[in-house]
Amino acid sequence: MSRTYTDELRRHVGERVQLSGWLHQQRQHSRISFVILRDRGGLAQIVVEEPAVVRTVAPLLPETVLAVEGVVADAPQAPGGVELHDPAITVIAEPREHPPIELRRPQLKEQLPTILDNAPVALRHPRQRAIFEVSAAALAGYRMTLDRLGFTEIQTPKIVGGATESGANVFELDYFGRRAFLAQSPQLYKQMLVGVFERVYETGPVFRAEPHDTPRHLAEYVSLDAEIGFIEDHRTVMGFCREAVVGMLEGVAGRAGTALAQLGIHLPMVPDEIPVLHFADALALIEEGTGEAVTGELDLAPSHERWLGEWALRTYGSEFVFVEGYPMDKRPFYTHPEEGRPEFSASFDLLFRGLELVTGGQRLHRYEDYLRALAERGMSAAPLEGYLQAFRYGMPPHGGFAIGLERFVSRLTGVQNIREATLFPRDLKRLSP
RNA sequence: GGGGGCGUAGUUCAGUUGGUUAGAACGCCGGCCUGUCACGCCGGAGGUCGCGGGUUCGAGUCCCGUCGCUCCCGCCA
Repeated sequence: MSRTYTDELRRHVGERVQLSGWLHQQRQHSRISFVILRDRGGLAQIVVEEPAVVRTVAPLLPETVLAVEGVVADAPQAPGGVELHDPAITVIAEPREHPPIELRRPQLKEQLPTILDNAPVALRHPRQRAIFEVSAAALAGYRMTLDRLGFTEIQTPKIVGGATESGANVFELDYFGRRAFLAQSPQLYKQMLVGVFERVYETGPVFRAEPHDTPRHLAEYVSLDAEIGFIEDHRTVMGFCREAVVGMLEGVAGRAGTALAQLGIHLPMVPDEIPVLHFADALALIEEGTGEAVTGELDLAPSHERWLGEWALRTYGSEFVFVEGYPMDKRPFYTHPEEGRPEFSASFDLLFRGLELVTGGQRLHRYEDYLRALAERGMSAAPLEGYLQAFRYGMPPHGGFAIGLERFVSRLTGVQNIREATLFPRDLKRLSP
């Protein structure tokens, strides 16, 4: 008999089927027991009345792996309206001991450190799993959208010979006796590959040795990168960025409906025109709105990003807001200045519900501009020779962006800490599991 | 890296101005219960109060150190 999944039972009422999964919970009475089985489709109730079967099931520990054959019955009083009757139960694998997490609860009561310490088991909880089904669906939506827009998916090295951008905040490692680093971004490679494919994207891990201990930082996270050639300016890039975010939300809506219901969350609308605010205007607005003196700041503080998020929702009904034109100071060397106002950059951030979700912008594309930018920053061109070769041999105006996947999922699912949207988070302290 | 808060049973927490054998809920073990759905009822086991030092007749409680967790800030996606 072929396997049926718990979410398909509705279509098999009256038939004899075989389910396989984990013993999620059992509620025992003297002459009737309810066994809840969990598989990748969800949960199903199995009614056990035969004394011999009751005796088999009673001593089983939670998370015992079972195969159950039984008849699907319409049962209004059962959770989900269907249940399995007259079951024959086979034990496939027995756990050694009770799991350290109470998976049968509608919501885990355990604190985050306990959940993370016991991740292989804790992730089995339907709500925990749902978060990562949302994540997978968002990633699929991202790929689907950029594929449709003519992008080529690339895979660039995560072990690199030079500290790519700032030089700080990189993990150093021993590469056959030579110094090497974990890539903090595919930035330089994706730009080089614009010279090959025009439009490229990459989904993969990036590594940041930043000693941040906050609910929105990880030492390793998934960066959804894209880079586009033959653009007008950074506004072209913002258009693609919007498309990508819309695609991610469509992916979630289309592929993670059950997970959304499980989590009880609503998807945000992306306006046709996401509100855009220039950095200088944003500061003025913040100063006017909060009374804080922020003129001359080079970046937005987290509290100011939250304020801008509320402002955009209030003013435009949008949960997204672009901030463009961040000051050139402190921006990386490849940043393109704003046309006519060189103290500002042709760059942008996308804030989603008050959190920085995306950074992007137009890059320099002329070889001479790179030499000048590096010289102005006192950086040597030699370690960047491979990168600069792309520009020596002709590159179109281009730009791109990077979306933090875990941040997107955190904001979407409403979890408080980004670690809750990461299967096995890597932070200042945590290296396992 | 700077600042605040918290470490008590397997888990989540309570514990009065320092005072006798440190409590609850869930989980666990034993028993009862024909429909549960956070099932219910009865009984039981389970704690070097993070660790080290100090003050005191007496410390879970006060002080110092240390380790861990957590939030805010810096910074970032």
